Amino acid sequence: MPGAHHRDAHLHSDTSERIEAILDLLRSEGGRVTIGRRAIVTALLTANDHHLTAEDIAKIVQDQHPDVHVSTIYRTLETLERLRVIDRVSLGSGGAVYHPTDHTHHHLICDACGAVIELGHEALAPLKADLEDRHGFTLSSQPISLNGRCRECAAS
Amino acid sequence: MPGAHHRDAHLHSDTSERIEAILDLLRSEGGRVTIGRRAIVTALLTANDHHLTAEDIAKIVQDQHPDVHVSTIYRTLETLERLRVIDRVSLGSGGAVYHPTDHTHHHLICDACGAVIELGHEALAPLKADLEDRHGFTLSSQPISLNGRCRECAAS
DNA sequence: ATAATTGCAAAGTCTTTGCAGTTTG
DNA sequence: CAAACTGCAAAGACTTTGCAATTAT
Repeated sequence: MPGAHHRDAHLHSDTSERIEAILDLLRSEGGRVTIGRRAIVTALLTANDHHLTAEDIAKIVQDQHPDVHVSTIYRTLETLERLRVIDRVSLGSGGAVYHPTDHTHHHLICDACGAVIELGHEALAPLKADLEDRHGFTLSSQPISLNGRCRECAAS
Repeated sequence: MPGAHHRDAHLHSDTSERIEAILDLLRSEGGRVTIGRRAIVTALLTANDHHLTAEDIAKIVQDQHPDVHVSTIYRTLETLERLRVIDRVSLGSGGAVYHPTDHTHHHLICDACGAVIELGHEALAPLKADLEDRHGFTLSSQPISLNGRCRECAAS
């Protein structure tokens, strides 16, 4: 394997940095960085399609590292999800899709008490994907506010 | 609790009517109404919990009709989904949940050309279920408008 | 009558897990 | 070196399907 430390020349340095940051996070948790894990993280951060199934990831990774087993993909995805590096979104049917977490926030607003619940971007990701698939409609990336009732107010 | 042992006696006439309407719809499509199907539809419309898994439904149905096989549950759910009587929502992990469709409409608004796309309630059903599960937040049943770009404007 | 539906069992997807060997830090 | 990770194969959860028998209209 060619110099594992040098950053791949074709990646934007921003992306390379994100990848390295994730791998460092992994190490800081007592984890190890293997060829497979590096390839999986790279696949997640460099794919143009931002909703990859485990199988998609396996194909990308195995293209260069045929030995990486699908069980390793699942185990690594599980770890990355626990570290909040990626989100797992289970679509209607077939397998779940995975994508890097981003930090856009939306809000849930209680009509009764005015409480505001912060919502990560990933909460709307399935909706966004669905609207694109079904209507060719691209949801604005601006924060969205949704009204309704919080747990307490819904109960009363 | 007014006290008969007969389930049907407890149903509000409104619910009974909805059940019969669904069964009629089934018949009008050339379908047959069997004991199992009636029990499944009844379970879906009378459960207090509004997100039942196939297994939940099986338990309820089999309580009174032990012969109804789980494959029948799945096949009937598939049929009801096709008839847009119920929505299937696949949650993060574990099995999907099913619940009756309602007919609220939402809108997608193009920020560029002002086009309005009508959206059935079911488009937001997975989001709604997700918000309830994760945040105990009940989305208002009022129409929701979401902004973004339509297919044509997104392209340019 | 006859086409739809069912129960059953077997197969199909997608994902998880036990284990012995390998690799990372 | 010790702990973490891996490939493999087998198991698990959930869902679908082929088929002969049954049932609704």
